[in-house]
Order: sequence, then C-alpha cells, then structure tokens
Amino acid sequence: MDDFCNTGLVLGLGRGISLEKLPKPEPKRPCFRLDRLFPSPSEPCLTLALTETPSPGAVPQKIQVRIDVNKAYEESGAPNCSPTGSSVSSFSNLHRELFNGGVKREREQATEELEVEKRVSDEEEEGNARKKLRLTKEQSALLEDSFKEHSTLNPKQKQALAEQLNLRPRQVEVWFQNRRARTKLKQTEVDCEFLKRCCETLTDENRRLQKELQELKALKFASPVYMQLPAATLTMCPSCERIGAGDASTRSSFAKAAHFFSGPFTHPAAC
DNA sequence: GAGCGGGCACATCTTACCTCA
DNA sequence: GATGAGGTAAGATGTGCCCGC
Repeated sequence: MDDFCNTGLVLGLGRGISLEKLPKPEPKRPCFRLDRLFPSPSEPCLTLALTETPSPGAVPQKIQVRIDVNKAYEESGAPNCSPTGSSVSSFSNLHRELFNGGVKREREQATEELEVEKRVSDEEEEGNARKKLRLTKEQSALLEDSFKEHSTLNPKQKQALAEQLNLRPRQVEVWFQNRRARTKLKQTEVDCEFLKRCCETLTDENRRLQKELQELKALKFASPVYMQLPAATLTMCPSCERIGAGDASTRSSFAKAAHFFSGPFTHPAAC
C-alpha cells in the first residue's frame, strides 16, 4: 500500500473526468500585471545572461542561431526580452486573461494599445526568425544523466550544469521542471494501466467467486454439505467471517484473494 | 505575524518535427 | 517528390503555492 501511495496516484479522478467540464477556477490575481510582460527599462533583462562567446567549433549551429536572435533582440530594444518570441505568447495570454474575466473598457483600451505595440514590435522583429532552442544529443544526454542522479537541482548544480552545457541556468531549470512533470505524467499512465489490469483481474475473480457461490448454494440445498465435511476443510473469510466450503477450488480462491489483500488493495470490502 | 524572494508544480502556449494521405 | 493537415515532443511562459529568511 505504501508503495502505491508513494506514486501520488489518484485513481479515476485524473483519468475519468474531462477537465474541460470542470469549472475553471477564478484567477486569484485578476489584476493583470503589465510589468511582468514588459519589464520597465530599469528592470534587468534575463536574456542578457546568455553566453555569447562560446568556444569556436564547440557550439552547434542551432545555438549560434539562438544567440544571433538574442543579440537581435537586445540590439532592437524590443519591449520583451524573451529570446523565443514570447512577446507573442505573452500577448495572447494577456488577451485571454483580459477577456476571460469580464471585460472592462479600460482593459480593452489597454489591449488595443498593446496590440499596436505588438504590431510595431512584430515589424521590428521581421527578418529575425524566432527559433526555438533544440538541445543537441550531447546536451540532452548530459541533462538526462544529471536527472537520473537527482531530479532537482540546487542553485550551484544548476549553474554548473548550465555552464557545462552553454545554456542559461533558467533553461536548465525549465528543462528539469518539464522533465519532472513529464516523468510524473508517464508514471501516472503506467500506474493507470496497472490498476486497469488489477481491476479486470478482480472483476474476473469476482465473477468466478459468484459462480462458485451459486454452485455451493445449489449444493447446500441438495445436501447439507457443512455437515458432511470434516471441520478442518472449512475455511472462514477473515473479513466477513463467512464460512466457505473447503474444496480445492475454494481454497485457491482464497489464496488468490489473499494475493490482493497483501497487495495494494487491502480493503475488506473486496471480499 | 507580515512581507519578500526563490523554487516548484501545474496548466498552457508555441515551435519543431514527424507521419500520412 | 511536394505539400498540407494532424499529431506529438519538447522548450518556454505565467501563475499560484509553499517555505525559509
């Protein structure tokens, strides 16, 4: 049971319920923070931390491209410092956020203004293809190895790994976050499959036991079987305290049931 | 106890890439 | 072979919560 609980799995809840049907929780911070999307010039830009002078030949072409894009961002003075074109992403989020929670005219105006800003920004970006970083095999392998050792990183480890990979610490952090989330998802799927199989097995077992019970009842009416059997062959279910006939098939049924009692399913109701 | 910052989980968006008709 | 649609993987972002200071 402990092993099972450690997975954090909640059977049925996550699988059977369509999330779309669940009421969307009210955003706890309805007031949208523009400063998060478009940091003021006085705020430090995170992308400035990117290494721009990697050792020649050691850096794959894709990374070179990314660096160029970043440089372009920095040089263009675009309002959003994200290297991956998150001005678009942030804008779409903003748009959703503003319109989802009851539209106020002021917000609409703000949106329109931002839309203009975005268009200008897009025009500025034209020619600078927004490239998404793809990790090289070597980088992925190193990250995987590191993840196998410890699924979370302390700041020192993060920094060291980032330097080793020629990535920003934030990118390493994000990779680990995504990796944890996707590992968990995968594990949940595996657990779900396992539980499905258990459920099928138990259903079969239950069906068979019902059948046996019917047969025993029929036997009982035909002849008082309890009176004929030696006491040693009678067995009693420890949970419901019912006496069962001690023939071989019944004993095996209890043995099989015991398998599940000792496993994750220990609820007496299973009897 | 309140405030703040950092880290994390989680939901979601976005882009790259693959498959297939 | 070229191409577009659809699906999937994975990098990135936004937000809320928790915890330590």
